[in-house]
Amino acid sequence: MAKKVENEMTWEHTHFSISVDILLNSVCEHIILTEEDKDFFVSLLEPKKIKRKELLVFEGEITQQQYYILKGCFRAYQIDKDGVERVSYLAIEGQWISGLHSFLSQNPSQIFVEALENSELLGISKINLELLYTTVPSFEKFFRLFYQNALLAAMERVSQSISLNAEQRYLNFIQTRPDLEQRIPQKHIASYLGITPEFLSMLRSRMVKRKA
Amino acid sequence: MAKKVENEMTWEHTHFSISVDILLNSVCEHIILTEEDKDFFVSLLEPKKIKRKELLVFEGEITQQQYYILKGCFRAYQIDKDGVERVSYLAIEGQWISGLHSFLSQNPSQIFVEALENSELLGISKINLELLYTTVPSFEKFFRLFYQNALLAAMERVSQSISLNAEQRYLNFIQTRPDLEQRIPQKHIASYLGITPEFLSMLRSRMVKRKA
DNA sequence: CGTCTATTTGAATGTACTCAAAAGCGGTGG
DNA sequence: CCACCGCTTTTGAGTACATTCAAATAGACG
Repeated sequence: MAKKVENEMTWEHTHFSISVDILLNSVCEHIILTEEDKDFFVSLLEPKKIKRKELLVFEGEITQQQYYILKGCFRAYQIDKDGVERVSYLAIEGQWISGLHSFLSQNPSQIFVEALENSELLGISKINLELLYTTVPSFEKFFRLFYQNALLAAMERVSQSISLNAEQRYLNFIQTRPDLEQRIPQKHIASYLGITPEFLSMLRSRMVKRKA
Repeated sequence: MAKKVENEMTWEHTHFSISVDILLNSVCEHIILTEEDKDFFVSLLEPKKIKRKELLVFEGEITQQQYYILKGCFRAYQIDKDGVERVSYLAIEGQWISGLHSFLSQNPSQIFVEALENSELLGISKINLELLYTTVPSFEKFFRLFYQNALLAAMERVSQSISLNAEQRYLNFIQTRPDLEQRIPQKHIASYLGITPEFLSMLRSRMVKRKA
């Protein structure tokens, strides 16, 4: 209960343009919850705002929360031994973001997560998530389904990164994520696709010329 | 109960060199089960033997079962528009294999799964798996954890396929899966790594020369 | 308006692929 | 037990794909 009061405080002090109902609706598409379950779930969530270019997850630190994105846009990336940034994941509102490996294992993160726009999030800590699993077991099912779908998406991406060349991967990207194409710098898209920004620029101009 | 008797029949007629206990032990590392739960779980499993070069999952057909590998070795692959085989997954005993996308969505499979050795499996159908989830809810947790770990592994593979070149991917492969290296044809490893068998052969000889 | 960052362009280089042919290897039948 | 067949692996030459580095141009933001 102390927890709940603390969060109600937090809610009062954070003026969100979009409400927690978005998340509740997305959860209730997959599992059935009583009003009590919903209230308990909401009491475990911590709202958070973050500005463009700020970091949500830091390399070397243990990731404390998993976040649902209410509004905004993020990139997860690592810095390889040559100092080059490698974008591994891009997420927008309606998706979850976290340093998943660190969050689950409670080891220091290998990755950074950066806000690409001013954003609004709902976070849940590992302890509260465990509490949620035991208190409302339906959430085991919710996250089982969540990880199941995330795995299928990741497997699809593996198979595309192996079987498609850069141009085909880019075409696939703008088809499947037209939203992101407009919204984030090309260099991040290039990195996400595993190519240099120069080469992506060349591909784009080649594609325009072919159409003309 | 009819189901259970039917499976006991199946068990009697299948002479396995390795018992179902292997699977039970691996499950009980993550969740606590009563003897009753265990018996029920085992009653849902269907043993299966398959010979080298035979197909476990066919493209175009709906994948009916998810399999735990007791013994043997498998590859999952698709055939792209140019008729080239692309290996997306390699699995050995202790791992699960299936046409996961087809199994979960009950749509026709895009992939084949082929036995690379004479193998022994324990299969569970989608219906029985759903029944298991509702009858023994701990299995929601078991598979939540299962998919969680599978997702981490898939994400790791994505990030490696983007950030490492062919030689680094091969080195990583022989380090993390030394078992497979010895056991399966090089051309499948090449395909799994996203390179041609000729190029893998060249990499190997170059690596030997550098050491000498 | 000026500064900083992102994007474009081009030349030279490196990485991986294709195609063809030879060599190795395992199983099968005589 | 050897010879042959089919499949896998190796080798090499020529080509395509993608990177690096450098410099010019365009855009965004204070």
